[in-house]
Amino acid sequence: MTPAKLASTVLSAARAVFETRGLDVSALPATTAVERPRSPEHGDYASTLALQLGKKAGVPPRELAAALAEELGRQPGIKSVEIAGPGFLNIRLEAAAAGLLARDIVLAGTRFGHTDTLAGERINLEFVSANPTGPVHIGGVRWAAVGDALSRVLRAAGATVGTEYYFNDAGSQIDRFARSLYASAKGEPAPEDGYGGAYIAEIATAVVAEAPDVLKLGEPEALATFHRVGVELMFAEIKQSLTEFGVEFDTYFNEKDLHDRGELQEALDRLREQGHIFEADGATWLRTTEFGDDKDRVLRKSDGDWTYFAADCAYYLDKRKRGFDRVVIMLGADHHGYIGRMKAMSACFGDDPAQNLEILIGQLVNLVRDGEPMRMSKRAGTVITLEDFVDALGVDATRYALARYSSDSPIDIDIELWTSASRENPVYYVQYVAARTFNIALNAADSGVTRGVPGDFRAELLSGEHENDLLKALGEYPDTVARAAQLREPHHVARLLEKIAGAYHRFYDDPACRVTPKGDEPVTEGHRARLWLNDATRTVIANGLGLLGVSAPERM
RNA sequence: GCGCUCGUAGCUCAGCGGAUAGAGCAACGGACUUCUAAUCCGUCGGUCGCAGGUUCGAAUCCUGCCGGGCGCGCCA
Repeated sequence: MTPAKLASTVLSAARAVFETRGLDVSALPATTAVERPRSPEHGDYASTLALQLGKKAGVPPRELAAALAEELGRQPGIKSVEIAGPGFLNIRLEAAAAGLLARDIVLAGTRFGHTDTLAGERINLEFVSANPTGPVHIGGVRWAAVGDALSRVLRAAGATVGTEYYFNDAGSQIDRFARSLYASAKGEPAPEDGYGGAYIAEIATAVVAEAPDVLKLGEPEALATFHRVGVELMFAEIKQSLTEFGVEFDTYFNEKDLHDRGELQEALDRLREQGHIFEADGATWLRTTEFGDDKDRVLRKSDGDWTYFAADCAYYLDKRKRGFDRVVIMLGADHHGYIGRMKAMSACFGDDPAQNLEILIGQLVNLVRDGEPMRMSKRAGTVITLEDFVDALGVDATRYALARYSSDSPIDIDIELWTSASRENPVYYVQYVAARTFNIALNAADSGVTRGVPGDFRAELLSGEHENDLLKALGEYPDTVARAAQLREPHHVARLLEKIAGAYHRFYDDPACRVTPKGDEPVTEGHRARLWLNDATRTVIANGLGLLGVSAPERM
């Protein structure tokens, strides 16, 4: 029995109690959840439903709990229900009901953990979005890991997700980039406001290789070539390093297209229709203060140019027109000042900012070596890049390290720790479970231990303490994925995997939990039942690591 | 000044309004003739920044204060 099934059993029991007693059924929530109590004395699962409903129903919680306990106790698979404290229901399952989870997981395979909690939601997820003026730097790396994991988690929860990378290959940043390339190709030092770093020389050389006559051109033509080819090469490189990192986007969206298609004007017109546009000092403004922003924002400057914010408005509108009802944007902490104007802008379009626009802020990341944050990259000079990260830790450890923390806490990633092969390195701890489960399955096959057909699975044999703990941890997986999706916090998945890993390692170390017989001992039904549990663990660990974009190795 | 955000064990961090707040590290002490010891077990460790409020119940929600980080342009 999964926690989800138990929860719905609790809810229908509550409905039955309400009906028999003639209570108002509308007081019942649409869904409820059971929780895993910390203390084993409180049963396998606990429900607080009676506490929540006592007041609404006008019945003392303990009395309601008693009625619920009686009703629940009659349900199949439930061994006992106790009332504790002010009205907690402490539920114990029959060993067989708990153990069946192992079989359910194995049979569900890669689908285990998928739910329909976000079914019908169309979510646009924008992250990284670095302009092609240099390699992806450290802030983008965090979002590459977290954003990609989130997209997978959202999909597992049943949402339709479009991932998106927004960039701009025009404007002064890119001009500086082009001028830096040009200077480098001519053997001159970088312009004062230009970009430094070894990568500029590399790209400049590559541009010259692709367009050998570029230095013979006049300056405007040469700059145009460096601009065009340089952006192309830089962007190809960004995409490649992201691909190597396991991250690909459904859409790479160029801001230029918004301009070319007249979408800024369209957005402005739309906002004007909504009555939020005004003219002042020769500029065109959006009255964002009407929806809580600090100050009104200029869309079109007095010189006739559009502002960056105007493009933001057009881009938002574009996403909405493409059918996304939730626009999620992941930004670095240095951009959190944008939240107010973005939310207000959404409201100016007539949307509900609480529903249609979510802005997630990620705090800073440091890559730490010998206790000191690394500040300089070998290649980029000024900042640490995605490649630096992967060179230092490898893809798996980088992704895991970034995805296991809440995005709103600043983190230090210690190179020594994340490359160590030990308990203190969470990614090794979890991956080691994958390797152990695989190895055990091999050994089982060698010793003639097989799962057999599902109908022969003896779930009640998985009743030891370590087997129980492992089953319960595995049972939390679907809810955890759903919650991670709901909260946009993939780190919950990583934390559960670590908990499962701990439970598995304890199971493994328990001499009573052997999957293969020792020495000449005969194969028993217990070995076979534990092989189901072993394989169920492997399934969940592999699925969970998959959501984080981390491999589940067969051997370490 | 205004806004956002964080404050939980010595350190790094989990923690869905629920019961006696948890992990890892560090410190100390144990377990390999054993399916991989990259593992496991034990001990030590708390004013959940402070003060109010809401609630049957608050680390969690609200308000104020203190402390850290960040942001506040007709820049991109």
